[in-house]
Amino acid sequence: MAKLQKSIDKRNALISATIDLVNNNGFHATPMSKIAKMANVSPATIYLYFENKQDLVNKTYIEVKAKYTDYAFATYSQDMTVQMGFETIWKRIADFKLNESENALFLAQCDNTPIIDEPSLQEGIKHLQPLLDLWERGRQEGVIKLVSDYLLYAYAINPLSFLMIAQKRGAFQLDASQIEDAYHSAWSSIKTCDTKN
Amino acid sequence: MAKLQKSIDKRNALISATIDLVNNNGFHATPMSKIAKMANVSPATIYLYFENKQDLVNKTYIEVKAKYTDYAFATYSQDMTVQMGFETIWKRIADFKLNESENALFLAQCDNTPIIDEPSLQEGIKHLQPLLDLWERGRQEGVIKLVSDYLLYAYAINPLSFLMIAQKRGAFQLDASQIEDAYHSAWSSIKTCDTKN
DNA sequence: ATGATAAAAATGAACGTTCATTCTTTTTTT
DNA sequence: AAAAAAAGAATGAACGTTCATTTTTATCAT
Repeated sequence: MAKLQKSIDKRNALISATIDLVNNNGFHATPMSKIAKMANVSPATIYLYFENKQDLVNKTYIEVKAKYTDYAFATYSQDMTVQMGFETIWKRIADFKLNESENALFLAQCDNTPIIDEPSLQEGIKHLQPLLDLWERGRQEGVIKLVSDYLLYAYAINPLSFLMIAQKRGAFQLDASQIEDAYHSAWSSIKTCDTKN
Repeated sequence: MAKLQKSIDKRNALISATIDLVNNNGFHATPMSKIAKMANVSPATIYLYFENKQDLVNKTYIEVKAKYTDYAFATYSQDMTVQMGFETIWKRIADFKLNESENALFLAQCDNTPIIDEPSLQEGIKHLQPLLDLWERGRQEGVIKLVSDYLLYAYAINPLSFLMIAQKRGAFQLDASQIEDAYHSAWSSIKTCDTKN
């Protein structure tokens, strides 16, 4: 147990050093030597935990993405109404993007650049399924617009990424009432027109 | 004239090679030697046009951003109503993101990573002013919600970036009626509740 | 329990490569 | 014939990765 515990600590240190450095310097200015230094480890040690740099960043992406979706669905259950389920998930996602901003920023960077390889991107998408299932149920109930998941995500969820980045850059600050307002915009943009609320 | 003309051609070739390579390989995998090769130029020649690699990518960003805003405002005039003005600008932006997708993709990558330095980012933002002015007018007329420019941009414009990237990845395809639908979502999310339409 | 020993984990230094940039020379333009 | 532009080869630094060695941990006969 002691051995395994120690290994996991090092692995975690490497992953969070990767997130930190890629967020602040970009992937192009994040050498293995700096990652090692920040994780208090020798460069050679990285290769005991990961195959190479690409593998390190792929695995980091997958872990952060899993953390994101776990967080998003933590308070959601399938027997909620569509509207209630959406509100539950949306607000958790907002929480994550605005409070766990280091993780969220890393994901934004990966999702907008070719630094993660295609298999790992696919792996990361899988965990979003509960939201897609909820939307499908909403469409069948006539509560959610009959448009593709991509459009729904673009309107309802993606604006939060932009706001997270703006906030991180110090451009402005989201308060609770703005978040409430943002939620209503999100819901309005995906519900059918004649739905109450 | 001939000399200047030739120079501008080379400069343009370098800038479009940069866009192409950064889009497809990422900044970290875009060496000067490849940029030179794609532009049919010696590596040393790049340094006659740009100070260094950072300068090349900064200048590329600023040029593409200017092209983006020029395109966005080309058919807009200040004497339009707020709603008409917004529709005009929004649809031009949608055109740009979906048709000029190489340029749009490059901007998305720059806006979500630390590859561009702060002064160049600021320079790029300036050209968006007409849209911000329109929104300010809309707020005063009671047509646009009393929320910050960041929120308006997040709801109304940013979703197009997500859709552009999804489309580029081949995940799905936007048709004309979906764009119309997206426009109505955008307008709904920023207009005041009691505005007609 | 203890100490010898084998296995695993970790390290710092070293390797070969690639990179951004510069230098010297050649070509093109004026 | 002078000046400007462009080129290819060269340079030194930095990078990802591996190697040879040391340190730590686990095993187990006594």
